[in-house]
Amino acid sequence: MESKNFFDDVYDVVRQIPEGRATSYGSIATFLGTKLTARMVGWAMNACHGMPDVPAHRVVNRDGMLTGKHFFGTPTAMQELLEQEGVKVKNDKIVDFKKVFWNPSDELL
DNA sequence: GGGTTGACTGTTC
DNA sequence: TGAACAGCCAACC
Repeated sequence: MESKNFFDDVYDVVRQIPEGRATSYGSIATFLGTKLTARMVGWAMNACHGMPDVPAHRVVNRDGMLTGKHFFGTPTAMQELLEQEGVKVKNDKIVDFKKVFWNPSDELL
């Protein structure tokens, strides 16, 4: 892992998220070792624009709610992307988030 | 180098 | 049950 900084590390983890799956900021932060930096993960995602390899739409908050959908340019882009991958979204929230939840510590560990 | 911000999380009122 | 407050770390100005 050439994790130069936190951003690069976050991108690397998000990039490992399989299609049709989603994870939470806290999980990524915890995997990185600093579970208290969940907000930083969101910040990293804010800078992920221009990185097609970073599926930010697969990263949601602990409730599975698309908190960052507003940052996708269109408030429905995030939901559409998830639905295209087979993830059902209802009221800006991922349906059966527990099923589609992808734990980095469980796959990358 | 110091202060502010942030797509969060957990606890408390 | 629902909403509000505090905490933490790292990047940006």
